[in-house]
Amino acid sequence: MDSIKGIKRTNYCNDLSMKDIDKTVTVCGWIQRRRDLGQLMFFDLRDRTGIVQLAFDDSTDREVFEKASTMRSEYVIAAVGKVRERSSKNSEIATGDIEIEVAELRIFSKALTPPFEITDNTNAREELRLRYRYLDLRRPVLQNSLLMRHKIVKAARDYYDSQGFIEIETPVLIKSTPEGARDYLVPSRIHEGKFYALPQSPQMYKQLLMVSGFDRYMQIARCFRDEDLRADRQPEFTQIDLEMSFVDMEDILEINEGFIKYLFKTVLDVDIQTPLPRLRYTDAMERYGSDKPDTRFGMEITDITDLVAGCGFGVFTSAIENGGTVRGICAKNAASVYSRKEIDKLVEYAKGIGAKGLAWIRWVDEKPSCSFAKFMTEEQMTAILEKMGAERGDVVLFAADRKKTVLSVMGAIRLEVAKRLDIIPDQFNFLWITEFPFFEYDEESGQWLAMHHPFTAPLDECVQYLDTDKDKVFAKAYDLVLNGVELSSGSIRITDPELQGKMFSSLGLSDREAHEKFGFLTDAFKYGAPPHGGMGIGLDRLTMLMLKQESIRDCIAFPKVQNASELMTECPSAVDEQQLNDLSIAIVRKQQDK
RNA sequence: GGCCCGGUAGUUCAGCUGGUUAGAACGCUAGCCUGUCACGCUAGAGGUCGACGGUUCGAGCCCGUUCCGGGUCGCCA
Repeated sequence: MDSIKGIKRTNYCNDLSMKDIDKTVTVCGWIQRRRDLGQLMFFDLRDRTGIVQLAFDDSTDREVFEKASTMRSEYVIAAVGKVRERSSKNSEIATGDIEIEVAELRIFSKALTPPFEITDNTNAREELRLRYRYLDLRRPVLQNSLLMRHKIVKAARDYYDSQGFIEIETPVLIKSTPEGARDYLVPSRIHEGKFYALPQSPQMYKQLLMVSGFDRYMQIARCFRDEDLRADRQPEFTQIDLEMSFVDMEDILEINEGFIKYLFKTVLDVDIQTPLPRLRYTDAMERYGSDKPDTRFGMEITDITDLVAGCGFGVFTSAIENGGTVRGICAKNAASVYSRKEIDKLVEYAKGIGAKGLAWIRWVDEKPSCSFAKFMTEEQMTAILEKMGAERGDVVLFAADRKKTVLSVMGAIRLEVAKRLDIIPDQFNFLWITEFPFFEYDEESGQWLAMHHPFTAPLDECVQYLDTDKDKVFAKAYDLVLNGVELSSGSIRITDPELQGKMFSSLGLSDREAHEKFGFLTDAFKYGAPPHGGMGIGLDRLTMLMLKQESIRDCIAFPKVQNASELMTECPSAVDEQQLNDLSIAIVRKQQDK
């Protein structure tokens, strides 16, 4: 293999153009493709910027020509030669007007035939691509994803710096406070039987930084949650994490709207109108059946409980008698897509997400066909259609159950139908969700549980209800939603030790337990804590949405798959006996091997 | 943990009602080719049909178990 001695790259491939004609240049990269015409050979050379054509013909030194003829896909080379105009140009690529007449060739590395073709339109399945992620990452689309991610991170640092934020690193080995998501645990060698946890977020540390007076903090923070994966959920993920002192909710929303505006302008040259729209949690649930509604389309949920209260349809009336509700959505012009058979599929889908079923009206002929028609008078049917805003050609879908179930089912059906009908426009719809409930009633345990972490402050006017009417307490918490994806979550924090104590006890934590778990934080607040709050923006999801990708795996260099393993390195993996001994750890199998 | 989808050549897939020697395209190898750019033409190599077990005269196809990957529900304060 050749040495790099005496070779210095003068240009990236994509830099070259007609202005470089007759210049002698040196380019380095990977062989994308060879086109061998016998006494005339062309090679596409690829680097991270793009492709340039190398040409070898009868003017080429014989030795160089012979060497070139050995080159195959993905060989790593350097070529020195003169830029010349192509006799037949290729408008498909940026450098299609020129080529390099190669005078000197270095082959740094041969390459096995890759298991899949390194191109954007490769159809290799993801499993294979992840196993050879280093090859997958050679593809321009992924190179671009990571470049974009870099630009987003840079924009974040630039923007928040311009607003007086200081980037401060917080520890990755921290105390486990098992609230919310499962912690990743790291055994301590020095302290036998004790464990660190990996942070689910830098929450407590950034609050402590406020106590320390840093006033405005930000960090590109790696976070860890030991929960099951989804297309938009990885066990380790990155947040643009920030916290501010001497602010209330409005200040935080405003400064982050500024970031969104700056970010989209800088990176995508897209203008985002601010202030961003807002919706209270309760309204989001009522209208969209979701706390992260996709507002790029309508199809909002309509309540028809009062219209069907006295009807003869048992599904509706029994739900209503049990304190439930009947709500529906109207899918405009959906009848052609949603045949009876397709509606049946939708009903099955609804059952899979907790509904007992769906009632429906499909209006094709003059008279709509309806799954519960025989229980309805003509007047009732007319009233329902009118309330739903239904017209001929539409499909109307209803669920009847407890309110919580109905809303979540209709919310999911709304999304499913919109995707199927392909009515979601390609745009960026931001939305703040505010006034989250402070508590959530858990039917199983019969207890009120905190909907947020216990440092989230209640709205000032709700404090009076903390002990008496838990359902009347709302939080100074806010989520930023983009196109139906939760991008960010934040809150104003509690700084009053008395209120904090109340919070812990209202969550069923004794003073002693609270002190054991969070004493370092509550102690800190006793030494003078500024009012503060903050949020964390999911960088992976943000990148995914800005790139219009389907999965965050496409904008993470080395992602994990659904079972939380990494296919390339095959981690997690067993460790040897000595390592376990050092940590005083024994593996106890949950199930005996058969 | 539940449910749904997938696994056949290096890759992406086809493979009928269970029936002869499992096919195609791309890729790969070799030969020919001086303007290609998804070069072309010719020839060739390449298979544990994810694995194990069962049904059957006979299994890529049917049944069971299991492994791997994806989606989703639970979960994710």
